[in-house]
Amino acid sequence: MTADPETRLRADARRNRDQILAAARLIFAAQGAEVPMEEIARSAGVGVGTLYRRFPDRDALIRAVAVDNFDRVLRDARAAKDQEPSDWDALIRLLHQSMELQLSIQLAMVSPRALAILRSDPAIKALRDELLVVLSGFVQGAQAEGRLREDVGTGDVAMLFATLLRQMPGKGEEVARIAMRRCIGIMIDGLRAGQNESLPGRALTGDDLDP
Amino acid sequence: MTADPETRLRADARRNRDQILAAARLIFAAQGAEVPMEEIARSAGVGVGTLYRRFPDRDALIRAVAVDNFDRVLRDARAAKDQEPSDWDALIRLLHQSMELQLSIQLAMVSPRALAILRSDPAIKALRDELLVVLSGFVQGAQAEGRLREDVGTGDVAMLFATLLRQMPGKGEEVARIAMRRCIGIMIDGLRAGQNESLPGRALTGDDLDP
DNA sequence: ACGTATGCGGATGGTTTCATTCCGCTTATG
DNA sequence: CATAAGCGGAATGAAACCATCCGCATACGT
Repeated sequence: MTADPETRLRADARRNRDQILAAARLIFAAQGAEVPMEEIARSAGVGVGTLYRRFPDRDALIRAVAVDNFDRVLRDARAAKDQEPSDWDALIRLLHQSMELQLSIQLAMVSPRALAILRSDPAIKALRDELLVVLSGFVQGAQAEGRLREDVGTGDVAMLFATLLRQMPGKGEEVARIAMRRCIGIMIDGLRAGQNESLPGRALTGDDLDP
Repeated sequence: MTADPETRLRADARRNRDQILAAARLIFAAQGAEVPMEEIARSAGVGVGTLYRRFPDRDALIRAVAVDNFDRVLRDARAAKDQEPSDWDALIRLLHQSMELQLSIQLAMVSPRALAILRSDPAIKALRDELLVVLSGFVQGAQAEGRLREDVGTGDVAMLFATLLRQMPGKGEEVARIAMRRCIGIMIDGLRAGQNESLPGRALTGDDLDP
């Protein structure tokens, strides 16, 4: 173990570093990992110089964000497993952590650059795999409980959320087409009248689409 | 009415023009309207010169694609209305025309540039509004039939599909947050065990996510 | 309180990516 | 076969971005 090299920063430097990471998390989640460095710096309230001093290039920043994010999600997932009464509830709870999950998905499934980094970094890859195992546990558990429909797999759930967030690049063309159809099918089932939870907020009308 | 100015093109020119439009439809649907002009030209099998001769700039191309697409979708919607036995069925059928719908959504809700054009062009705006009316008819009709859950509106359905395709830019921040929550709720209901249609293809696993 | 190592901001240079134009060559058409 | 119409793609210029550098500011040990 390398003693973490960020401990010996001057107080203000540490603060800035944290702000940069927080800003990057927000921006990456919302817009993907290809955002101009200057925008991240501005949003963090620092100059680009500061950003580059702490993270030598974009890849380093992405790596840092990715580790942080996967770690959080994994922690959340385990907390859900412990605290919720069933796998179905744990899954639902996890799916509602939208912001973290959205960031994970951007990094792991949408941004080509981030994807390349994840692949090349064994530590991150390990985190990702670990997460996938936990997720699979939820899916199979919830199915065993009779609460999750039998005809979906872990990939469906992930794809559903990924597709919800963006059309994925590449992804074998064939799988993407199939995945798309399945997502639409699931969503249509979600639209059916019947035993549903009530939705938050009010029904959106056509006018809500305008501006 | 100006007699359509594209009729008097030389045969090969007309062919090229059609290829350009077809290529642009595909690319815009998949990647949004901000794709390099050269990529569109290449994909259409022509030089950039040819592209620019037929469409003076990107905006002109977007306009042409938009008119064509809205027109198709509107036609599809009316055909569905006529041929399907219920509003619910018509809605489902429409939602399954993914490619056309995806293009509509890219143009009308995702790409900022396309959006600006739609706004500024009364003819296109009219088409869009017309489409929204038909869609609203489906939604309300399907609810009257007791097949579509009561707590969603036309905006929900549109948002659902838009969100399925991409995270929307701008959109009032507040509406976007709410819309997101509602979409997730609907999708979770779509995941519930119970009375569902069977999905096409096989269940996707975690491994399908890899490549 | 002071000296200095550490950190800061943002102007700047160099590169890449695009949109659009232009022109010599090709081809459909009458 | 003459020629108007069309074609491709190199060339041009503008814009967006990454990454560096340096004069100034600030935290921290003594």
